[in-house]
Amino acid sequence: MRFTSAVSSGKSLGEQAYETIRDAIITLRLEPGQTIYENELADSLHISRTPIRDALQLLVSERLVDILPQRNKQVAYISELKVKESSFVRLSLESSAFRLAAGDWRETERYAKAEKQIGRLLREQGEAAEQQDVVEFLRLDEEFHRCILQLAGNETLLEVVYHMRGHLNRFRYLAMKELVLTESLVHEHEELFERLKKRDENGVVKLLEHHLGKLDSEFPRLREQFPGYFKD
Amino acid sequence: MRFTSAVSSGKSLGEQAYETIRDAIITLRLEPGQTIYENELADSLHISRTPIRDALQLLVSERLVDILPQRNKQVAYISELKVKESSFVRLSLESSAFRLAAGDWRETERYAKAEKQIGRLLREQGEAAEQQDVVEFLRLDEEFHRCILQLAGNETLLEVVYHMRGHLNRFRYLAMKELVLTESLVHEHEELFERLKKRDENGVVKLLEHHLGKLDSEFPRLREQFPGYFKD
DNA sequence: CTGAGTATACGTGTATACAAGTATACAAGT
DNA sequence: ACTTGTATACTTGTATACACGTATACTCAG
Repeated sequence: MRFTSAVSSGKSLGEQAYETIRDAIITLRLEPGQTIYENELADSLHISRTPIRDALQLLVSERLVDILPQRNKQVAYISELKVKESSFVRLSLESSAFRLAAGDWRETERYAKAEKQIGRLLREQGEAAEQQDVVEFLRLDEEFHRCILQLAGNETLLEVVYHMRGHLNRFRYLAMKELVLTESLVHEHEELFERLKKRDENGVVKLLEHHLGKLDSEFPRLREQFPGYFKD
Repeated sequence: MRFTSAVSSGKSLGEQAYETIRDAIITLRLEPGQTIYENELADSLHISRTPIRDALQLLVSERLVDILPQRNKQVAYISELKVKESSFVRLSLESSAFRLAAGDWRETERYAKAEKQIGRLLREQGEAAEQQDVVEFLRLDEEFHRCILQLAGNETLLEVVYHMRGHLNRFRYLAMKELVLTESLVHEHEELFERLKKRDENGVVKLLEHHLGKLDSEFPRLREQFPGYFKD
């Protein structure tokens, strides 16, 4: 397995390795169940085992990597339970965040900035859907939700949701592997933002539930199509 | 700083170190702002730097340890913002968990077991309060909430809440350092459990808000009393 | 006496070396 | 042929050695 070497920056090698490996797992370039050899990764990324181990430990704590003690590690199988649990946590937190934000952010400068950015994101997402660019679409989706959450101004919450999204997005990547992108997803985002602006809490929560819950129906199909990727 | 060496078990040295250090931070035996030297910890625990670094990295990811790149690490200052953010996340998740559990667990065996355990915990907590045993009280508090959450059966959620509780409990330890334990806290738990049994969702959420929100009022007093512990 | 500049000490970040445990393959006995 | 025991290979877990970067203290010039 070959990776494009990460860019040099202020980050430590361990951090870079973390991001690289995590991305590879979520985009399924490292397949669920595949065994991971620290030496192999170290060679691929042209660094030693130490930062690799640093990265892997973080991924273990996120449950994206499983550990067979004294034997080896493997990228975690996709677990329907884990995906649903993550989805539940995320739904709970995003809903709460909306309720929290519903109060007083309408006039702030932060809001003005966010509104502009969200408009841009929605447009770009439309283009990505048109071109069936799954990777870009999911990246923009990520950014959209992130942007919305930032309005609530709770960094801790944001971080937790980020972790939950790891498991969810991996599943979505799998779903998107053979699912065509529709404009409807973009429209859901647009409507979400509309209701948010109108402070329609219940509407927002309901939409979120629908938006995030749609995945559930995909499990049987994907289980059948990628039997080796699932476990539980 | 001296630690009692962790018990031998199936856990790796890194895991043991993690638990030991985390506990020391939360119980304030390692003070907020105190700089951490990997060598020092390694000597204290009679192991090498490697497992220490493993443990510290996890604590960094929990924001219980801050990192000054290429300089040193320090146990994170108590941040009012962080505590409140964690509190918010926890409240959101516990509330959702109650709503989730409100459905169909009343008849399950799991529930029967939990009810017995909760009864025991409430009793023991009463005794701990009587004897002003802060450490034991908080441990039982932890177990109480954990037990309640397990009824919802969402491991992922449980884990997130566990992390949030790290920051909250540290603050509570500080508060308890000179606050007398009252029976009222135990009564709050009892009432919480009563309303849970009655499926009084709104009542549960309201009680939780009160139960978890009480900390807010403590900030000014503690800030004044332990100025060196706070930062933000 | 003060401030800039250099040298030194110290701690982390990274690499490598070593130890310990598990699985596999091979051999020997039944 | 099959089972059981032993040896070997391989990977992780841990320890140690090295490199890099920051801070501090000292020196020397003004």
